[in-house]
Amino acid sequence: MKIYEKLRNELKKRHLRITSQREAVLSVFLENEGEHLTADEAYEKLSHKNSHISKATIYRTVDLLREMGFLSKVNFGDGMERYEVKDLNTHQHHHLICTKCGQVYEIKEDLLEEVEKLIEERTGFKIQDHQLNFYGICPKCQASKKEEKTTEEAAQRSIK
Amino acid sequence: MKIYEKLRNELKKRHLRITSQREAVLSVFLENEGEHLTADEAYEKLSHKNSHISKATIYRTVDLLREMGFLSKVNFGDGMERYEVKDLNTHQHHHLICTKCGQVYEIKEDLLEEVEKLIEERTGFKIQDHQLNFYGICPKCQASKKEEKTTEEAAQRSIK
DNA sequence: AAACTAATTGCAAAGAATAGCGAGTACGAT
DNA sequence: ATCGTACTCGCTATTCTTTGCAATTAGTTT
Repeated sequence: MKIYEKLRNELKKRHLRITSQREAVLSVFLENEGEHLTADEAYEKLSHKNSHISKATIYRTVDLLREMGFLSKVNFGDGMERYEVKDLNTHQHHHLICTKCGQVYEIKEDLLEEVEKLIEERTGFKIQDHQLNFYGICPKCQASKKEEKTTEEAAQRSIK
Repeated sequence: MKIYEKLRNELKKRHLRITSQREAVLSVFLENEGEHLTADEAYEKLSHKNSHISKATIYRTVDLLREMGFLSKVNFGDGMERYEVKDLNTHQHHHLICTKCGQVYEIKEDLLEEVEKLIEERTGFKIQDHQLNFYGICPKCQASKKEEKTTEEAAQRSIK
């Protein structure tokens, strides 16, 4: 089933409405898969294209899409909430974040299935999801240790 | 070595200054160990006690304390940055967050040492830290499934 | 202990993110 | 096709967090 069709079904199921704004917001994330956009970045991308959608609506919509399972919220510690398309077919994946340059790498394997089971047994929680971030220095920044990377991008994305 | 002494040493090492504000902010977190205060909550606690310290200073100071390793930043997906005392003696620990009532449980074991090693070998990253959150339904909320918990606290803390 | 230098603070302003509200609109019922 | 309900949008106001700047203060030097 196509994803927009899925969106419509999911909205109907919840007695919510199918609007152009909701489809447009989802489309931005689909067109930028692999990136981790903030609500604000999504707003910018939409402004450059077709529609003008207010920021308030973007914020509300990304949160709705998350609630419906189309997006996941990720937080890399840079002070902004980011969202990525949740690929329903693949395993959960994790992020590896360079604290020097801000670059984000993906780790495809889940690796936590056993840990999760263990915790469920021990605590009685019913686990629905997890988020795992690793922070460290990427190979590039290890190599250029001394030359103080301070490009604007690096400064912007540096991890607090 | 006592922790305030440690703070002073660390500040000296960095040619930063020992101020009453910095000690006061650290003290709030020490007095509320086990909780996960936001900068704003720390501000409130300080206001109720002795000193009036401006919010800007609190925000700057928690970030400095994090940078120096006294606090860790944790994010439970409720839209606020929280901080907790980093116990230098114990292992890394994780959080188990109920998406219904917002209650946060701690998981003491690290459980990720092997995973971390594996990733370092595979990617060349030098890993410094990680953060792992599990989201699920706590035993209490599983029991009271139908009765729609909507107390103010639950609403406030509910996870987006 | 007085003077000097640079870090730190608090204020106020700027920037994010969220919430409230009236106008507009989707969509089921007529 | 039209009507009516209540969901949704965009605007504005509010809240939370960060930044710029001038005044103050810690800590070193003389």
